[in-house]
Amino acid sequence: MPASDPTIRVRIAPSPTGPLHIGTARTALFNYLYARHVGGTFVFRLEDTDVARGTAEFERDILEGLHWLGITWDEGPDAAGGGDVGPFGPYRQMQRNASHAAAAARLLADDLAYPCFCTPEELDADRKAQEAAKQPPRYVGRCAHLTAEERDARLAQGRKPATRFRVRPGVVGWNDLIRDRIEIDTANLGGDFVIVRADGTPLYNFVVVVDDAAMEISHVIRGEDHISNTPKQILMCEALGHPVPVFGHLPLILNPDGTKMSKRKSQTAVDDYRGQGFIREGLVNYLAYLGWSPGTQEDVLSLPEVVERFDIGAVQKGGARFDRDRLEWLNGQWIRRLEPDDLVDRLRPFLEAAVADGRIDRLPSDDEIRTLLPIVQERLPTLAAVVDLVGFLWTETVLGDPSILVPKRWDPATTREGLAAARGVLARHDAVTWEADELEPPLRALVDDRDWKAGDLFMAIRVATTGRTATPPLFDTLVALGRERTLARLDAAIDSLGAASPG
RNA sequence: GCCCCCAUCGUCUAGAGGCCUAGGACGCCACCCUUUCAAGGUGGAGAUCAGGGGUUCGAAUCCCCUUGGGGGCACCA
Repeated sequence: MPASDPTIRVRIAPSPTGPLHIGTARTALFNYLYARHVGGTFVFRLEDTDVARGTAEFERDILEGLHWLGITWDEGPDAAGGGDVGPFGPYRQMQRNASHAAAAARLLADDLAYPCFCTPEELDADRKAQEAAKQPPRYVGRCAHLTAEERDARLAQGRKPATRFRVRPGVVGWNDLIRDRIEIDTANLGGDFVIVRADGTPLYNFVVVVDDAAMEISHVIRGEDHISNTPKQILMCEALGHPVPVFGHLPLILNPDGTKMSKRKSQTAVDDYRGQGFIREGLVNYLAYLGWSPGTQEDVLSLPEVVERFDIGAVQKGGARFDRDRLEWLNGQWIRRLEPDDLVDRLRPFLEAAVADGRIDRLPSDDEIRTLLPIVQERLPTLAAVVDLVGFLWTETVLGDPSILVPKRWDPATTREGLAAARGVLARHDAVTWEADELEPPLRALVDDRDWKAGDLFMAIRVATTGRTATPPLFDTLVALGRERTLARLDAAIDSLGAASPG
C-alpha cells in the first residue's frame, strides 16, 4: 500500500516485570499492524522503572519473544543485545530520568503540580474513611494549598514530598480510534494524583506522557484497561504544552470465564505456548483475529497478509475470550503449510527435549525426521505432539499393558495366532524390499485365508509394534521401524500373550 | 460505592437500514474416505441478533431505558 507516513509513530512500552504476556504481544501486534499498514514507525520503549524484580531476564524474554513472533520495531533496543537503534533514544525509561525530572520541575514552577507531604498512613486513613462512607476513593487535597511557609516548615523537618499534579475541573474527551467519542469529567479522576514519588522516582502515568511526547508518538494504541488513564494523560499533555496523541483502546483478551486474562486462570506467557509447540505463524494469526477480522471469509492469513488487510477502525469493541481449541486448529493449519526442511528444524528441539527427559531413548537424524514428514505433518496440532505421535520409533520397549494388544473382536489366543502368522509372513517377506506397498498384500492374503478381518490383524500388529492404538498408517510405520525391530516387537508381543494364556 | 466501556450461535466473528427466513470459522454430531489416528470432503444441530420502548414504509444495524458482563478508581505498570 502506501510507501511511508513519517507523521505516524506508534509504540509498545512494556514493563519487564514478567515474561512476555499474551496481552502484551497482542498490543504490540496491533501497533505493529497499524504502523506497517499505514507506513508509519513502530517504536519499542522499555518501562524498566521497577528495579526490584529480576528485570534483565524478563527484558530479554520480551525482546526475544516479540522477535520470535515476527513483530519487529523500527526504533528501540536491539533484540540481539546491541545498543538502541533510532534517533529518539535512549529507549529505556530509566535512562531518561533527567527529562522526567525537568518536566516535573516545570509543572512545579508553574504551580500545575505541588509538593505533597501526606504520609502513607494519612492517605490510607483517608481511603478507609471514604470506603466506610461508600464514597469513591480520592485524594482529599490536604497539601493542595499549603503556603510557602508551611512547605518550608515540613521540609525543615526533613520530610520528603511527593509531587502531585493538579487536576483541573471540567470534562476531558477524545475521539478514540475504536470507540469514537469518550468524555470523562475530571471530578471522577480521584483528585490530584502523584506523578513523582517522595524518593524522586517518577510514576508510570507521568513518564509515559513525557516519553511519548519526546519520541513524537502520534498514536497511542493500548488495552482498554487504560481508558481511565487517558484523561489524566491528556491533562498532563496540556499542562506540559505537548500535542495530544490520538488514542485507540483495544478490547481485552479474556479468560474463558470472561474476566481479564490472568495468569491465575489462563496460560499467559508467550514462551509457554512456544514451549508447547505453537509456532509463530499460528500464534500471530490467532492473536490478530482476537478482536479483529478482515471482513472476508479468510481464516488463515500470514503476518504480511494481515498487515495488508488491517484496519484499526474495524477492531471489535468487546473483549474476546481466549479459545485454545481454535489456536490449536490454526496452529495445525500452519504446521501443514511449512516446508519440510523448516519443519525438521522446528521439530528438532522438541525431540531433543524428549531425549533429555527420557521420553525417547535417542535423537533421530534430520534425514530420519524428514522421511517421516509425509505421515506426520498433517497429524500435528503442535510441534510437541510429535513425541506422542511417533516417539515409539526411538524407544527400546514399547509394550506397557499387554491387554490393549487384543482387538475388541479377538481373544488372546486368536491374537497370538494372528501375530505369529503375521510374523511368519513378514519374515518370509525378507526376499522383497521392506516397503509399505509390498508389506500390505501378503498380510491381506493372510487375512482372507484365515477369514479374519483386516482391521483386527492390523490393529494387533499396530499395538504390538508401537504400543499404541492410534498411529500413522501402519505400513509406513513398519517401514520407519525397520524389519529387525518390527519382528523383534512382534516376538515380544507373542511372548507376552503366550504367558498370559498358555496353550 | 463512583466513573467508564461493552453486548450477533458454547467460542472467535461477518453484518455499518432493505442483499438476513442472520453468513463463515473453531468446537460438537453424522456420513464419505479408511487398517487405527489424523487430514480432507459433504451434511447437520446450534443466535426469536440480551430484554423493552421508540425513529422509519422497513432495524441485528439509529436513539432511549432496563438487564447483564467487563474494566478502572495506588507514592503499580
